[in-house]
Amino acid sequence: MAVIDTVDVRGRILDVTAALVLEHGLAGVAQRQIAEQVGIKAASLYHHFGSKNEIVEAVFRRGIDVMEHAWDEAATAATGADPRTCLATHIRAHLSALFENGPYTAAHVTAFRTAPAEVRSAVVPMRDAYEARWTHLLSDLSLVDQSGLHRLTLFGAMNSSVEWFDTERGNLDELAEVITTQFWGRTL
Amino acid sequence: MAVIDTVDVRGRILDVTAALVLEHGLAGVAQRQIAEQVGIKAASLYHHFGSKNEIVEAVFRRGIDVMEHAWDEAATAATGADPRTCLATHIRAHLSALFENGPYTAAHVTAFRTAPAEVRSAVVPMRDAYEARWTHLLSDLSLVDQSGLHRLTLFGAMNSSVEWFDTERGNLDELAEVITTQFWGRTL
DNA sequence: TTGCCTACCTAACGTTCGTTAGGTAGCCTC
DNA sequence: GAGGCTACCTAACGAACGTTAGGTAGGCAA
Repeated sequence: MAVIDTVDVRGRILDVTAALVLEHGLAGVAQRQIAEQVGIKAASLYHHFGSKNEIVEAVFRRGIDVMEHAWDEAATAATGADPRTCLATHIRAHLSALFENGPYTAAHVTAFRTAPAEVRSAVVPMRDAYEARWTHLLSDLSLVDQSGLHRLTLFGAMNSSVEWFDTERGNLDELAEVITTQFWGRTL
Repeated sequence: MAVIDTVDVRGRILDVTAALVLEHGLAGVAQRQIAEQVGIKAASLYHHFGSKNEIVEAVFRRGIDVMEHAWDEAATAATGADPRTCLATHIRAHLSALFENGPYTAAHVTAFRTAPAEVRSAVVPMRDAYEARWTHLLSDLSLVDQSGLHRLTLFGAMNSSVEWFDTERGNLDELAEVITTQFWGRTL
């Protein structure tokens, strides 16, 4: 076997798993299916991960990582900008995490709800940290939202796009503008 | 066995399936699990449905039925109302379908995406009909939306509430008002 | 009383699941 | 060149999966 081919098999396992989970749901993906697409046998997965749940947890963690990196870039880009531009930049960044950096974030937001309790509780702190960033931002922008309802519906509007948005045809900038306009409208 | 106990077993199968699918996802629910909660054996499910897919399809159909009934009631209640009230009434009705008439609609909107292709294509016409109602309403309210993006993000904001909204603690009227305000704001 | 129908049952089918045990080929170090 | 490590493999485990075959108890009609 070529050595070049085997570099970062661990990463390819995560890639394949994220894509399959996004399409078929968590329980709808078998390890033999993952292994086949990676090009190894199912038992070999245990050389890289201890269990199926470990693979799923790694996918979720990476999905949140992608969101946080997108956030950091947006925060840098939006320093000194007016509030609306700042909001629009972060909304665009979240959409970028969902569609422009692999299927990790999309897999996370769609499959987290149905994951085993142990997997969920393992990644909850990371999720909470990302949520806290948004809460803090909305507070800074004077979009006070003590109930959290506004933030949650904003998340819903953004995340639900994974169900219908087509990267080939759609325009993420346009989508970000639509969501920003809706949210900015009269949330005070 | 008591005769009273066996009335509408078919309905109980759908009830139980919808609730389990909502929690664990489509592939995460086994027929033996459904049967146990209904109080029969797994093989007896085949007296009422021809396959697991048939059960799932029936759950989806009922979920869409619930949405359409909620829509009809809203349409009656909102006749002659001003545009904003009309929109608010229909948004509240959609939330009612999600939370106040069993887990059918919630199971449908969360699990449809990961369903087998045959199940999906069987219920697509019903879904399309419901979507068309919304498109028509938004057009009537002069909330023109030729790209459909506004309608889709509105659906996202409403449907995503199944992930976090707690019927015991939350207030659906308040949630409907928040979503209405966001959408009504500046969508023109 | 007999015979059919409904609504279940037990038992089992073959397949697939996550997972484990144990083996091996190639590379690196000493 | 011996030993060990890495990264895979084959083979198989018990459990669970969707599904089928065939049986049975109770109600209803003739």
